[in-house]
Amino acid sequence: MTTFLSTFENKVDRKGRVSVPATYRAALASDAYQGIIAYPSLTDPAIHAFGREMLERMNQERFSRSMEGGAFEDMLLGGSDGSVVETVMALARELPFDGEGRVVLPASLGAHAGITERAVFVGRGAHFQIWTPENFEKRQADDIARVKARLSQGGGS
Amino acid sequence: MTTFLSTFENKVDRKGRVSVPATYRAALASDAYQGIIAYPSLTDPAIHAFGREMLERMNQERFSRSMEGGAFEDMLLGGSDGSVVETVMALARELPFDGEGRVVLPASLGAHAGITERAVFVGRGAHFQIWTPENFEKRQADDIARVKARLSQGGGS
DNA sequence: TTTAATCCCATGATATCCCACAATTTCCCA
DNA sequence: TGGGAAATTGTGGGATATCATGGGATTAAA
Repeated sequence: MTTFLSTFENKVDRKGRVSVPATYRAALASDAYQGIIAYPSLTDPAIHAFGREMLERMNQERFSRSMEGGAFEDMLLGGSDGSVVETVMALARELPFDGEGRVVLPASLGAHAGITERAVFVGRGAHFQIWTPENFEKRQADDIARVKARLSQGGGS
Repeated sequence: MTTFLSTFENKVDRKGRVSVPATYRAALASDAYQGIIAYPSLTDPAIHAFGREMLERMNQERFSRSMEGGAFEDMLLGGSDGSVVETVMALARELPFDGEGRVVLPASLGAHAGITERAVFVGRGAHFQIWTPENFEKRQADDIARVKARLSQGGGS
């Protein structure tokens, strides 16, 4: 399974291009589609991303579930189940690698995350995120503080 | 499996033609029939669409299910069973691509969705939809609000 | 013969490809 | 262990191809 690890900060050039960290690209090397799927986080000023294989799997899963139940009528009627998958499908963007392993950040995604000059790639295991350096710094400080607080209270996990 | 992703806004010209997004066309490239199947949504002011292969598959699925149940008499006698599939079959239109990857929106479909100048193509995974910019904007805001509400209640997925 | 639909070619904007280069990092051999 | 060579990675910009769009020509239909 593809795993995204560690954080990297890269520059966004005048054309809106950013290098995807080489280790992330290596993780996606076996993927048929050379690029990433990205969509605005619904909870944070950040971009969520993963490989197309992951996306395909979600779609496949959801689709075959409908067919098995004979409930492909849901699909014909469409969208009325308020499914998260369908909402994300609409929001998601396909960002193919160029020859150098870069992607162009669409303006809408960049705006949502507040990204202009620099982008921070944050590995989260099965997926990764893209933040501005400032927002991520704050966010990470919060995360660490929260974990510490929980530890001192003796709450495990 | 063919997956329709992301949203694109294109112009409807004076002849009623619209470019189908290139990535959608790419997803349908392996399809024998070069074009799309479209029908008015039964629940929204929008057009639903997918490749002919999908239609074929649903029909196949539904057909064999009928045969298993021994209910093929209905088909022989020609009576409608009032299913969504049969209704959609009647409503559906075949829209072939022209040399440039466009389709002509039939007046009836355009009217149902309220489309005049601009059309928004919305990827929903196994199928896609066509909206007016205004209607889709509202709809997407609702979708996002609903997902956010579910997230804050702790209902995952 | 008139109308409508399809095909065909032109064009501007945009995105993609391709090459160049500098800074690390890794490798190799002493 | 050290230093130099080679490859990798991130970055930049010009050239090229793709895409969406428009309109005329050609065919089919009424």
